[in-house]
Amino acid sequence: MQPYDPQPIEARWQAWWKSHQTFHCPNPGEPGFDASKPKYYVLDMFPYPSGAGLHVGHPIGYLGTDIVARRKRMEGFNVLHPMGYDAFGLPAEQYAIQTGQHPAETTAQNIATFRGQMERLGLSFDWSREFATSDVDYYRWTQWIFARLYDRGLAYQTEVPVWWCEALKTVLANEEVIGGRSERGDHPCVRRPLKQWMLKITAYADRLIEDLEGLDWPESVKAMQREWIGRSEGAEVRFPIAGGKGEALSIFTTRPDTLFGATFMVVAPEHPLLDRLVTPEQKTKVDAYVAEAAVKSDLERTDLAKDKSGVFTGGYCLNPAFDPADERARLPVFVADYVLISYGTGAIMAVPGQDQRDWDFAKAYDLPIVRTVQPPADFDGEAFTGDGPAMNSGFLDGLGVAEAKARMIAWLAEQGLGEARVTYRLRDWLFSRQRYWGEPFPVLHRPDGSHQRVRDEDLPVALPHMTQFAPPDDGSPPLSKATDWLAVHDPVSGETLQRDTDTMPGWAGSCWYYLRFMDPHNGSAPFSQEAVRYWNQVDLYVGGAEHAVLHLLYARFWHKVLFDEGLVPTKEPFQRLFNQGMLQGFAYKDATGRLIPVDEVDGEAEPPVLKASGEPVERIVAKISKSLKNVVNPDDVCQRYGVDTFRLYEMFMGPLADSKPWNDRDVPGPRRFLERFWRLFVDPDSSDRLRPNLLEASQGAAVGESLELEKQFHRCLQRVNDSFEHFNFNTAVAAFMEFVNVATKSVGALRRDQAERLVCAIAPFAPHVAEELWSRLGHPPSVCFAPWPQVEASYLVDEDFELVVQIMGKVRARARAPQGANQDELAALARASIEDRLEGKQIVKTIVVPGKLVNFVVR
RNA sequence: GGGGAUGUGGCGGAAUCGGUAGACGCAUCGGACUUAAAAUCCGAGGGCCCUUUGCGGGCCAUCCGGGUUCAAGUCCCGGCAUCCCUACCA
Repeated sequence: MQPYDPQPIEARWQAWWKSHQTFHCPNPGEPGFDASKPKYYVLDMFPYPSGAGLHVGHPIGYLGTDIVARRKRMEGFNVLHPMGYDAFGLPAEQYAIQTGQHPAETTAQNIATFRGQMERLGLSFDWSREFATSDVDYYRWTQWIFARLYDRGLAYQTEVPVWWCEALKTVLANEEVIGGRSERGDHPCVRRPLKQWMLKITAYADRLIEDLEGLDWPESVKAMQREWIGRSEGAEVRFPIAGGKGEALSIFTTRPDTLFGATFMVVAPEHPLLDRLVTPEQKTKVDAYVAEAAVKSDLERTDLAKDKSGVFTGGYCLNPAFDPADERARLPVFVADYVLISYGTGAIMAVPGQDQRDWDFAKAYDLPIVRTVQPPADFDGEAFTGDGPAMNSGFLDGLGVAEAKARMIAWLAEQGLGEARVTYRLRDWLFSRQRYWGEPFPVLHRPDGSHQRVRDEDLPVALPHMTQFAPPDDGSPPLSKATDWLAVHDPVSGETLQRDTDTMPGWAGSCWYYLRFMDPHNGSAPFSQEAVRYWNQVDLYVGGAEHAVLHLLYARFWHKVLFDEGLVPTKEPFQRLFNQGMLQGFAYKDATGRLIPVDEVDGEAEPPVLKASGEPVERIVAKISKSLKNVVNPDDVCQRYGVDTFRLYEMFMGPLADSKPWNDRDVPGPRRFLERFWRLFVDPDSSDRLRPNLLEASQGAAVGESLELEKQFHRCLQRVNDSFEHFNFNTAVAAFMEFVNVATKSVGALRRDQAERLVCAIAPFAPHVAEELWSRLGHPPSVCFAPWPQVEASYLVDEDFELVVQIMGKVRARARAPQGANQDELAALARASIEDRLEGKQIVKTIVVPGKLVNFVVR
């Protein structure tokens, strides 16, 4: 008796893979490296090792890449498929503070948990390349790359108003603050000026847009990146300050064509020229407004979107489009917080006729509105932002928007009043954190405030071990308390220098880890040129859509800097990007719309009801979360059903790109499939290791039932191959199921060669059972390097097919038709099959789709 | 407000090009095996209706409404719903 029993099989083969280093992938020059094979680099976005371990949602992408990696190996590629940990950063530190342990300890524990869980899933990573970004042997080179940025002038320190989170005791990047609250933990944040490290990503803005072109990425991600960079073309125009001594207020506009329609101006509350513009009579009001705005920016300044607020400064500027003597040239200047200091020049010309925000402000403060673009006759909106002929615009009148823009820019340049300018929404990257758990900056400060970087040979600057690593209450960085680490004697100058006490943000380590994987143990360089020239770039990068902008933009930026340094051969790091969908769970919702955790509901009842009160509730799809109690641990599923079942189920749920809910009830399906699959090879009632028909070598071409199986197999394999195109492995699993259903009916007809190819085909999906059967078939391990079976097109066509016969597009009959039949033959065949229905009708038209159907159009 | 994605049975989902809607699986129901149950195996199944002893047949069905076409889940136009991203960027 030997029914399918996954646990011993899975344990045995995982141990075998580990002891034989099956998935170890040597680099060029190392023993075992085969230069004749092409390379393939398939990478997962590495995880942040949280304390909770993996739930069933995490590995779905890893399973997808594992299947790709395993198939590529069978197809004869050298496959680079590594895994590591994004271990530095705020959450690790928060977790450590909460648990009262040092982050180095908690990180090590969490990594051990993750590693164990991933190994149990049979993922074919080359574990010899594993590292964490918090390893000193790794972040040494992160610091080294920072030094390259420093040398190129791409890293600089400046005093900037930054988001400060009191609860987290740290500065946060703009993108980590949402509506005035921290993305992590949802704590309130305030703006504070602080000296910060910045990386000049804006210098690469155009290249970051342009090089998206050649990438095989989802269009949505490309669009998000373009929008995030937010390139906009326009003009900078100088408006002389009325009564000033040649000073001018510079503004940026994308609509220079509307210059004649400017009726007032607005500066941001933080604008440097504000003091110059304010008149004594208005000073009190303006000061009050500026103070209010400073506080308001801490709260949701954006939530006040509808009601524009502002105060007249008392000052005026002159619209350069008009003669200074012209009444229309005199524009009052307001201060208002809908203008942002950090974008453009922090000041605008307001053109209410063509800008809704300006319209709103003009209405609120009773300012004049002049249309300079003729709206269509049926236009009933307020500001008109569309195209149309210019009006009230002097030399521009009658021109379309594009032409008018060009003329105005030319005129401004000629008059020395302004010029074409491009601005970006993208800001430089705020790169320092006042926290402990991150890469120290390799920078030394002199008493005079100047700084120099640590020489390459003095790297790494190791993070000192501290027992008091929580941020001090005074807001200073934890490293400033590491007194015996701080001071450095410089043997060259004889000076005593101070180490930089900030650390890099969590994003730093993930900017180049994919390169380190190419050569992870290199002690003399971040990676060797030989390794990077061989592995070149990541061929397939899989991860969640939540990294569509930040991580991918930052990594592309660093990669381009390394490209400019001549250190990497490609402009872009990731050739193909794929976002897996989110795995969701079930939860319940009561009549008021409140979400109910699964453990409070009797889900078997129809409809489901609250256990406590019997109140009916509705089952909904929701996020997997601790609070909804719908977290499922993959270890439990593997324990109960086996790893191969878990893998097949996750792939069978739906296309990898889609979000879909985990459903415990569906898991037995794939398990039953594997049992049927097993019985195809092993008779559970016998003690034989294999069915007798599989022991004999196959003789000659398949005939009869075996031929039918052969055809069926090629059809199955075709679908399996196709599924790799869009990662809809659910269809591959379905194809295997169909084949096994058919093969089960003629078990004795399955030939040995067919069985062998079947095992190979399923190996990437269910590697343990495949390895076991491959071995029972008498092959030495491992099936991981057995050849991927080939589809032969000749087996995909039958001699005849089912011809669908339609009348007026409705199916009325079906008939068997020979494959090679021509149109006339098919039409005749179809007509014969529905003779009675055509009686008394006149055939107006006959449409024949060879191999498919015939449609009669009748009257 | 802007951008993107999605919408097919009780559920997860199939359906390269416009060409048999609902593959495969779950759950359900029926049958076989069993002292019994589980497991397993076999079978049924979108809705409404007509007819018949059974066979059979018709109509309606892919979020809603239009359109193109011999033919629409698929293409076009207009809505609705859900989810994600983004939010005064001048």
